[in-house]
Amino acid sequence: MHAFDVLGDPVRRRLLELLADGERSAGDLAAAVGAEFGICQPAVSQHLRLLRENGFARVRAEGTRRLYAVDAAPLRDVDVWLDRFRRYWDQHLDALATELARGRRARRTPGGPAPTSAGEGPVVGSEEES
Amino acid sequence: MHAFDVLGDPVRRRLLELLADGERSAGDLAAAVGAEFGICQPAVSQHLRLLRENGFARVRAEGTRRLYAVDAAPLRDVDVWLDRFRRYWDQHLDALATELARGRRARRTPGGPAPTSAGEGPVVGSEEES
DNA sequence: AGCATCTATAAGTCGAGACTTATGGATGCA
DNA sequence: TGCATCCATAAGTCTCGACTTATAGATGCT
Repeated sequence: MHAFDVLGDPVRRRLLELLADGERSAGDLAAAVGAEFGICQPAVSQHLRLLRENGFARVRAEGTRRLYAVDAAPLRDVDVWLDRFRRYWDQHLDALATELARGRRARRTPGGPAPTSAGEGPVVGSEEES
Repeated sequence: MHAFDVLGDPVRRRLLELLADGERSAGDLAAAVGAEFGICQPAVSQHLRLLRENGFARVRAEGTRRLYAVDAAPLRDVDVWLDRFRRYWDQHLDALATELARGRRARRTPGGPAPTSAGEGPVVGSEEES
């Protein structure tokens, strides 16, 4: 399964967001995400499995609990894939910190500074729509 | 439709990769991607529509051709979503090491233990498997 | 040992979306 | 004006994956 397919599901994105703050037990995640999305424990467990099998999460057994932690390797791959598009927004930014945090790629302003028109497309960060 | 759902399809990712290099006509894209994935023109056209409707691409009519161009706004949103995970690979790397890691596309850092349990997980960048 | 809790898997249903063929609207050109 | 080309949309089929209920394996507690 491709990294973007894994990230295509809102439940899995939410799980990763929760894991971004640190380790968390499967039951904890199932309770939180299950309540939030109205799905049952096995459903969450299946999502966790997908995250595991695709390298997005690591598990550690502690007694009867399974503690999940984020494994960022595939996310870094996504980040790498995005590299080829960064020039489309990096050229507008003075964010020095951002450039330092990642490889600098900005150069060459073709004269057409990408109006960023489309006010249509939904966006990352909130889950809504039909 | 969520940005990650749009990116979940390999055809759409390929279209964006092609558009990353600059404007391209719908027919040109349909020929290239259609051949590559073995799908027909309407299929590609539908993918282009999705890219349009979700803000990933802009169209410009030139005669009877439609010239598509990438619109990076949603991709930047994806980049922002990734921010919360950056510390998982930025933290043990200084700026120089980041550039090196980025260029090398290495999945494991030499010094870091990070067993990356599941040795299976496919990665961004190539389209294969079933 | 017996029971409760935590988590994963199995089997089956159902809806979303990716594809197909068919077709229509625009533009270019003779 | 008539035809060819470029591209989009419509309608219908079919596969895939997300969910459900049911259940099994492991560990902890008494």
